[in-house]
Amino acid sequence: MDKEKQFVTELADMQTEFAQWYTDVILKTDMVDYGPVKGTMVIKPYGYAVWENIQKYLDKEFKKQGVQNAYFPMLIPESFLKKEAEHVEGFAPEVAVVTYAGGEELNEKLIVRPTSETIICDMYSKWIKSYRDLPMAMNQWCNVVRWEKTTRPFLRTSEFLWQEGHTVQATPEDAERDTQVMLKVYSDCLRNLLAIPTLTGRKTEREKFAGALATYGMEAIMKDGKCLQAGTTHNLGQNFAKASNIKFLNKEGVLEYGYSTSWGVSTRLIGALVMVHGDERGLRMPPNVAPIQTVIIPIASKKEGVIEKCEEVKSLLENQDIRVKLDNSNNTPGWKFNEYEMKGVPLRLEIGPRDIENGVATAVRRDTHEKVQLSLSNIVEEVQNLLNEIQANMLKQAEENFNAAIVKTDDYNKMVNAINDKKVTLSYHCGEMDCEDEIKQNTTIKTRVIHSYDDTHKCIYCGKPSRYRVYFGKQY
RNA sequence: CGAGGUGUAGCGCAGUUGGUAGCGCACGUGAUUUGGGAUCAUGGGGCCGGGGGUUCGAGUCCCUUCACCUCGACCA
Repeated sequence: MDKEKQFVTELADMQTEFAQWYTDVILKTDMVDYGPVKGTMVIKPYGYAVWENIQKYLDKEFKKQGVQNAYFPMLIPESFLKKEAEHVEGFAPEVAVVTYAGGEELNEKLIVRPTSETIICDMYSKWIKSYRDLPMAMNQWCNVVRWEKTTRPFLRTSEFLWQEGHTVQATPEDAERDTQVMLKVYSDCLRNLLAIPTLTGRKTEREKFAGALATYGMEAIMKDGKCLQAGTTHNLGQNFAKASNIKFLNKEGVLEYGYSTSWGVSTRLIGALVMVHGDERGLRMPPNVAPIQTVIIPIASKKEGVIEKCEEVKSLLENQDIRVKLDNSNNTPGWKFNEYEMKGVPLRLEIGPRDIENGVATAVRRDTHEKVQLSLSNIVEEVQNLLNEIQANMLKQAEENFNAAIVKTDDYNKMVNAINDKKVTLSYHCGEMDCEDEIKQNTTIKTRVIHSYDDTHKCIYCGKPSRYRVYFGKQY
């Protein structure tokens, strides 16, 4: 009783310091633990189940785009990284290197992949001979290592899980199309599966991937107004093809370099999920991605018929592929209510002697805390309807927060104030790197995503003709 | 790398002028319980971050070292 209040206040206090709340809630909900090496995390079954649902969704979408799964080695010769000048410069500071193995110093050091462009392009160069081999499109699910100075579980860890897709096309147009199609796949995934709206667009020059022609990104806006880069797609042009010697004979019989792309999303999506939907009671999982969509809690489980009824409802729901858990542990009902609310389970069914007598189950929604009676005779359909409603409602709530966080302004002082107030601004910008850097110094902005192309206005900072409308914001 | 902080049970912490190592939660066992984090009984668990010094005696005082945290910086 008092304890519950204490816990809820505890979480609410933490929410004032949002980042701290985040770390605390994902540890309490048993998603992760810290690894023994600083900056690493252990993803526990509950957290991993979320990742598996994301994988399942994306694999299906990738197949629709003709992308096949494959696997490439984790260790890459150091020389590979150096083939592309910008690439090595961008990644060198955060790369982990193996210098000693098999009992002796290595002749050539090996890097632990921070990303796999170099090794995949090297293999592609052996496999691609003619335009008939194109497009070549593969994806791998793997881990990468980037030695970061400050880390936070899921959001930025020294090692993380992701998928990275790599395509080679015969024309620049096809490569550009791949880049944009995959961005759409990602933003649809966030909207449909995770109920998260995103800012999508091309990143500014300063923000683009080391070695890319253009980088597109999507940014989710967290509850506290700061942005989180949730995925990127890169049009690499011929840069990596030239560095790795990917050449093909075109239809006219002329040897030509290929046009490559790469794109990825990581376990950071789970972080976004927590920070977009979480509330003072803990996580809130949209039903489509929730590892447990419905939890059944028996009341007075030793009374006759209670457990039997719970088991019956469980198997009815399972038969319709609803992810359901029946918690028949010795903990008290109150303990279970709090436990599964904190874990974000979207729907809870309480079944006790009173319910059975009335032919109902008591259902409580995680998104609204609304309590309704569902008829046991029609339980499957009623649960399905409720889950759909919860999914839709969570997207609606997230969109409202999203829209409220964006401020359109053409006044520089207003923009600085808004960003310091943790809003995202939409403003005209000239696109010059120097100008971008100066704005960054004044506001500690990190996010810069181009919303659209527009040369009819003036740059918000330097007053020169604008080229873009750009989103500016703070970032995790 | 700059500034600040913390190291005592699995977790969170207390430990007064230096004098037997403590509390809450969690965990084990037994019983009674079950509609919002149950109650009682009982039990296990410690290199007080490491090293050195002062002292009859150090969790406590001094020196040193290591680790971690927060805020900066850095983070295509």
